Amino acid sequence: MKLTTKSRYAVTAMLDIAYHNKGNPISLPEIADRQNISLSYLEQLFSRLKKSGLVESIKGPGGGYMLSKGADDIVISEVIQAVDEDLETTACNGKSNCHNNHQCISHNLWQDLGVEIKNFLSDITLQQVISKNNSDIKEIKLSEY
Amino acid sequence: MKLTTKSRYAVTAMLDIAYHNKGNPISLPEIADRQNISLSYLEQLFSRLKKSGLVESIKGPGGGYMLSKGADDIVISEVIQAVDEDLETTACNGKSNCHNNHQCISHNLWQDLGVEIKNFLSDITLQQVISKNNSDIKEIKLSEY
DNA sequence: TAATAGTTGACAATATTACTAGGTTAAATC
DNA sequence: GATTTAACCTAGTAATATTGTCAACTATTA
Repeated sequence: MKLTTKSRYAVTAMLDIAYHNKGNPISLPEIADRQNISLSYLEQLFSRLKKSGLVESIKGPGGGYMLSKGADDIVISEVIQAVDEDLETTACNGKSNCHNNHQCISHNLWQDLGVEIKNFLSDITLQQVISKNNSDIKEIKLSEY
Repeated sequence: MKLTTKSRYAVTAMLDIAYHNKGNPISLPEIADRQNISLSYLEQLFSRLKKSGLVESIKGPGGGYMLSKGADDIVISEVIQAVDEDLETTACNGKSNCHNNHQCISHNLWQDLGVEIKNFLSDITLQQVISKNNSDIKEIKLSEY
């Protein structure tokens, strides 16, 4: 799992929608303004988010984007995966003929690391992040670590 | 903590040295060949690794790079930090005036995530990765998760 | 001492990715 | 129906990542 500003923008935007959602769609210009992200960039990100089925769109005035599932049903990892293709986790590309090959000693580390990060991010829903002072996340952290 | 291919290259190269080290320095062309990383790029990465004090270099024939500490004394996170500057973890840049501001709801998530990843990577040494079939890492994983 | 194998550093060149700008289309309101 | 608002699409530019080249400089070896 690759972690860049792109991932963060996508998550931030999704959080913004979840946070401000009151049944009505949220427009990208709104998000762009609130979160200080370029509108064009947001459009590209949301193109992917839509393709991945995470959001639905309504055109025209009053339109915008809505989460296609509940905020407690969308985890951070799927948002990131929607906009950022996976990082090749190993030099060998994860090929199975790489077992115990000294040319690919980092295979396991990156594999494991990827799994760890993904696990961490798969345990956190948009709703949990939004919940005041993030007590939910703190709980996760304390119990898991 | 930003995670990109660059980070992986650096870690992979360090692991290669640790793995092949028998008291003698390891040359970059060797690593480039074994790990399929461009020599030029390796040179740039090792320039940083040296500046950070993680490796020492020996010039001339038979020269190359050596770890400046034991492989069990170098953790993955410091390798990554040496080559990759930190990712801004939040849109607000972590400024303290951002508390409970709805414009920066993702603040805590990214902060926490960064800490988690760093913790994970700070618990793993080069030596642990190299140890056959990574039993050490598995142990860490099981106990922590 | 000459030749060689290696590091080191400075650039330039290319490739890939991040980000921006502008136009087109769809729906709503006036 | 004209205007507005917003999604959508197609580029372009800017920034990084990656590779390539060349010229010192250093130690080894013959």
